[in-house]
Amino acid sequence: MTEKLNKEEKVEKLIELFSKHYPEPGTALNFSTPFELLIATILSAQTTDIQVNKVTEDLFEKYNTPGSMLQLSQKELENKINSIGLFRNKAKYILKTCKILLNDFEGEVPKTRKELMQLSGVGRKTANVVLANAFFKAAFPVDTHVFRVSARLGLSSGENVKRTEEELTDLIPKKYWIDFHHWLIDHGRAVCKAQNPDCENCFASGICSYYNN
DNA sequence: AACTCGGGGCA
DNA sequence: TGCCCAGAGTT
Repeated sequence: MTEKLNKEEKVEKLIELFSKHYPEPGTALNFSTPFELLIATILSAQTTDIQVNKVTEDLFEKYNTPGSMLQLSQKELENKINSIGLFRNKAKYILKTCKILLNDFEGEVPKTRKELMQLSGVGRKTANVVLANAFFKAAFPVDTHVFRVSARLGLSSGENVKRTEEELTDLIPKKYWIDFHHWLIDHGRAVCKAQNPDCENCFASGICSYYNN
């Protein structure tokens, strides 16, 4: 039975299955510099990359550095991003982060998780997105869907976020990180839901630890 | 550990 | 129309 696949074989099989069923993995954040990715990722909490891209396309035209972003008052920034949720908090986080970048990091986005997490609105998941996608470091971003779905599939232990992050960082070929992240999210929302997962209609049930236990 | 922010997605 | 949330900060 396919259930006896080891984790590496499971990942291979999943990439095959995901590619087939989700041929277009969720839209990724648009960015052209580490700073833009940092801001876009802060904005992406509790919303979709598509919504973020709608906002940043215009925003980054003029405001793509900490210094230029700080030309905006909090109210002005709020008005530019108010089509996405939590916009007041996010405007506050972004302006505070820009000040910290100028004061403590010479206006550059830091390249370590510890430093990134000193910024406002930047937790472990956001820090990892920046580390992985702007600086090509080994740090798989783990959000709630990734945590739950990868644990159910048997790719991670499900102990905690930090452990899951280490497990997926080692397990998933880096080439597939962005796609795999979106696949797990898409699958987590559509099928492998937190409550009442739709296992009967899941194409991965044959190799899923949760389903086979 | 629980509460808060919020427009979008989805039933 | 109502419920839940593609996190992080605060209390």
